[in-house]
Amino acid sequence: MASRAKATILDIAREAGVSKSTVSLVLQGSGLIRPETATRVRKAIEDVGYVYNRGAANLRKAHSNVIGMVINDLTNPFFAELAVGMERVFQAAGVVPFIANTAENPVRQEEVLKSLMEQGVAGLIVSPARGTTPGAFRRIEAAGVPIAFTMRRLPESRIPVIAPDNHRGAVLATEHLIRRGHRRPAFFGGSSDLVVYHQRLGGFLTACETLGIPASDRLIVEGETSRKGGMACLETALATTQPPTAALCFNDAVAFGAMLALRKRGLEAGTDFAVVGFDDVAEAEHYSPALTSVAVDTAGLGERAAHVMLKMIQSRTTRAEDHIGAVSLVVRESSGPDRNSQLGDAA
Amino acid sequence: MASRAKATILDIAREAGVSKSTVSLVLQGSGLIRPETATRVRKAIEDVGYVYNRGAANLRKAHSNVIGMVINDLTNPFFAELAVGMERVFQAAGVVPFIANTAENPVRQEEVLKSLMEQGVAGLIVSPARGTTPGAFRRIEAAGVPIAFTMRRLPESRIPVIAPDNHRGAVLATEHLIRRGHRRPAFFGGSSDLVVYHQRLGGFLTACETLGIPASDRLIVEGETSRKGGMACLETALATTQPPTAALCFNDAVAFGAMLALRKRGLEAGTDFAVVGFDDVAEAEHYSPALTSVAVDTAGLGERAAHVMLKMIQSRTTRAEDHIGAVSLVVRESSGPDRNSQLGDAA
DNA sequence: CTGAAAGCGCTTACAG
DNA sequence: CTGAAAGCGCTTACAG
Repeated sequence: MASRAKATILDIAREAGVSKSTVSLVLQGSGLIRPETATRVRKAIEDVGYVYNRGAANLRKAHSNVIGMVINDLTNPFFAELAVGMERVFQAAGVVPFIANTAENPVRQEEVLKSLMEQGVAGLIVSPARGTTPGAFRRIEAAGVPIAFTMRRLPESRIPVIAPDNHRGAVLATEHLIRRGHRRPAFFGGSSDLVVYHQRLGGFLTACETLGIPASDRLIVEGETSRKGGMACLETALATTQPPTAALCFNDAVAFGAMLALRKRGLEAGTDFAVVGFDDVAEAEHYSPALTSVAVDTAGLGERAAHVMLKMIQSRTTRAEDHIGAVSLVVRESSGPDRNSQLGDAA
Repeated sequence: MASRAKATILDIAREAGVSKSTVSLVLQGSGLIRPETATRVRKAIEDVGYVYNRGAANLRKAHSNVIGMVINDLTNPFFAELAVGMERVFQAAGVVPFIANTAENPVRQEEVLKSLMEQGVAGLIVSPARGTTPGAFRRIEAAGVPIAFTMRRLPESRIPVIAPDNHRGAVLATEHLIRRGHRRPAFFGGSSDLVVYHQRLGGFLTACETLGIPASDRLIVEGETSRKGGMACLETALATTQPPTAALCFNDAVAFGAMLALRKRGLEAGTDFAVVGFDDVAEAEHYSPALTSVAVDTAGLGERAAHVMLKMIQSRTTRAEDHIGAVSLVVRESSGPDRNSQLGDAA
């Protein structure tokens, strides 16, 4: 039991009095083996303290059951929720995904991807780090390993992506703000090196157009996609000559930052300045004031991404259709009406 | 380049006009190979689109460079921060850790551990799921694979633990509350199946003894270690005939829950009821009111755990000393004085 | 239903 | 400094 030398199927075969082929068949759950034999083999497996060597098996089989999940920022609860959704379906399918964090660093991402490939992954689900070069996945694609992007996409890539309807979400949120009387809306956070940024900002602009907010009355403040970034955006916005009265934020982290900066100035989100987030992380509901946010069905997106990957692997293809998930606006306290406006919510 | 059949070292050897031994040596960065030869080989590696097969290598080498990190709850930002600390040192050491989430489920943990073992990990860092049985790691220990626990420990286990000084942290926090005039302190959240619970509760009780709070004036409310648990604890506490005026919470999540429940009743943490958390997650500082909490140097603990593991692997041992990390109390707004008391903070 | 044999892609002594 | 050969622990046809 406590033997240091690892037991192999040969040890099991000896113990059970069969050939190693038989052991292998039992290990794979083949129906070819007589039940009594299988039972005997299984007992031997226990007795010798056997640990299956997947590396050796993959060497021969040339297909593995490990899937890599490459996440750009694991400390953002949003991605943790996403990962949990994926894990749920992988678990049901009998594969254990390995999660790797790139911390938004393309170099780190390169290493992580390399390591996962060396480990012989059957597929890769990745939310690419900011600043990922278009060619970063060329080698993996060439090797025929299926990849799916989640949440983020790369420009000019043919890799399938599973993401929420960012444009629509931003439209919903912006219309909500405008209908509540905010005629000087702002867009906080994010930057143009992210495709998602263009989608969300695009929705913001579309809604402004539709509801007649002239370009001169819109404020766009780029910034980090974090609390810190949100704080900076708010400061910048309030320092303008004609400050906005409301902001759609790139994501919830930015929104939390903006709310924090408001409070530091003695202002309150919802009454003094309207704030809307994006993603609707679990925390949004519990914040004070509770954050109005665009819900993207995070876990559902994760599950979908996992299913797409499973299907790609099974059908031995590297192509799949994009999936754009439905979004909805969850109105809470942080997006009150403009106090100087006559309008209520005319939705 | 886009060839589907995977290139092997034999293909490289052919391309470069050397033997496969030479290729292998180049791959391992051996100094034995003439620089010109190495360069030629490296070019061939690029040309054939080679992906190193770590499984095959491990088969022969019998030691791998993959380390598994098994986390009980990845959606808790505390564990995400911990994981990031570990990753930092592993990255520097050239090993890519794979993270697996058990979602506080011992069965899931079993699967994850099995899969990691099959993958041939060199070592395992784990924060065990609640309800893990004492024998859960027996097989892994028998196989000679080093394990280190982080944050949590199992009763009667000889596996080294890297954790903060829970007792001391609870003493500090409780003394702080009592010195601020709270003579009826409570302990919120957690339950006795967690060793950590006993440590933190023990610190609470020690401080109560020391500062003369009789047992009849202390309230202990067990509960889930989540926001939800914290909300329930507060409700329970306020429903007693002589409610406490302050609470040390098992962790920050419980504290956030308690603060939330206070607000729902129109009360404010810090002025109406003092709340202290444990862990000092990044969010604590940004909460409103900002949460007083026991800082455990999360990232530092993660780094330490990684170093311990690296050393165990290197010295081929499964034993190491426990590491108990220093803690400190970060006083913020949530732990104001008892409004009915005459005392200020006499620290 | 079970066994003997070949081979997956690497590394490691051992020669030279 | 480089090559030929054995072997790591499995799976997979192929016989029987």
